[in-house]
Amino acid sequence: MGSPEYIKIVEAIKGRITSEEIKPGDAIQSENLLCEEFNVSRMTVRKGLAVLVNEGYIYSIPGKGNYVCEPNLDSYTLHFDEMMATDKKGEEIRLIEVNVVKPSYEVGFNLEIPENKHVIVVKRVFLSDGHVKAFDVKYIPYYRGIPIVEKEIRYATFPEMVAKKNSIFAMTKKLKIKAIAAKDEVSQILDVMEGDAILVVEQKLLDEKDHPIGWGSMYFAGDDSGLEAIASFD
Amino acid sequence: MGSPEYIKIVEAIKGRITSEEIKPGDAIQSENLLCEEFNVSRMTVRKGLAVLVNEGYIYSIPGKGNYVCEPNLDSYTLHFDEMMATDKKGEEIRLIEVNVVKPSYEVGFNLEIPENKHVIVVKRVFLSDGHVKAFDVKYIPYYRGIPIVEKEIRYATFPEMVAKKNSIFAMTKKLKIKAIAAKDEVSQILDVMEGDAILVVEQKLLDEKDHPIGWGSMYFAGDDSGLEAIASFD
DNA sequence: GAGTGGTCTAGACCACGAA
DNA sequence: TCGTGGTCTAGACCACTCT
Repeated sequence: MGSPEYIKIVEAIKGRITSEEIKPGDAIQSENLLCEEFNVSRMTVRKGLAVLVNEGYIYSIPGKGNYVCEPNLDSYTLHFDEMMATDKKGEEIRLIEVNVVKPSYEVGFNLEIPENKHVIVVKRVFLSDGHVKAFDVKYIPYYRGIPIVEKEIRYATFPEMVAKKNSIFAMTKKLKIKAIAAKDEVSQILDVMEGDAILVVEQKLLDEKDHPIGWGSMYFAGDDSGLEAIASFD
Repeated sequence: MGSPEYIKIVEAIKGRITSEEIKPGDAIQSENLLCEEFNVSRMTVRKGLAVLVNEGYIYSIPGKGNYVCEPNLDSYTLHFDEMMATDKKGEEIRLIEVNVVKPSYEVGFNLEIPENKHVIVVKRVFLSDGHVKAFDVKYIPYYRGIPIVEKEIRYATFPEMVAKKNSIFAMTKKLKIKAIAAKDEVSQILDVMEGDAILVVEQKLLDEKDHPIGWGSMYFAGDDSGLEAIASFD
């Protein structure tokens, strides 16, 4: 095998873990012993162990040793992005409202702003072959001088909408996923019966000080729309 | 500051990225220049860069340089686990069925097994102060000799149920999240009206060869139940 | 050929845990 | 006190890219 030494070490130890030769909570050999076993320097052993730490297989306690992790049974990676709803052909986004308004109680609460501070509201619908698939509503605190370029907003993801004011790198994002019964504006715009099951993805963006800089929801109609997530370590 | 040199390097470069001094796609100084700038050896610089690679800030191209990543706008970490539904007091899990049955078409399709091969079905309800909050149904291919210990199964997460046969470390897990209208068994067991909105988390477990080793769904009643996810890099 | 990142070595010193 | 992991150095050689 032409793979680097540290990769061989990673694979050897992974094998011992997945084959349950060593179990969660067990210590693995000390780094010096691994040096002897694989005939490499300590830095090479440590590089291999670093990979295993990153991938969630082991953790280390200074002064004691390296230990096999309890597997994370509950961690998943979810990809969500407003533009996911427009992958295929025959799909279209319509901007149905861009406005500066006073916040409702709910919006003010979630953006942590007083009632008299205005917010930008952006409402969009996502169509597939003429049928409404999703309805998206987003609120952003309004600052004087923000340019609202409709063309840019139409195809923007939520983080991109607020990126003018805040670096995308310094932003925290949170999702809440719920099922609700359609009513009022949501049922009208999605063109479904009141009471129909709707998947809601509520999104909140926070700046580096954990202050909200955006809040809103996307509503999906129909049993066929859904989200997918894949297990991940760490 | 008493922090290690490589952490100082990490923070310095992170600062240049979040302040947009260097932008996605830009190259950062070569490792040798960073050695001079921070007065450290190349291994120390590389250790810092490795951290930035792991955290999704930069990537490197051998023979060329290190570059700032386009930020991942759509990646979230979701924590899901059947036992999440039982955090608080006054909550209870009831095992309502454990059986060996022939698979329905849907179950056989998802587990990729023939009709004549049996499956174990596990049905549980999650109660909060006497009210049904969630209904969980899981299917596992049946192999002769599998012991079914009701006490263990009652409080087990799905990966734990199949862990007897397959190492938890060698398992892939996938989720699909949907909203459906309650009907039949789901509406009866959750004690809601037919047509009420239900959040469904469908789970599939795969072995190292991508063969299904478990499939099932958990149904959540009520607008208040939902899932949360937090943005993550990588 | 000069510069880049990727791998690796053989040492060193430190803070920490256990006996 | 001894072994452990955490940090760091000053070299080295390689494969690669660019000019």
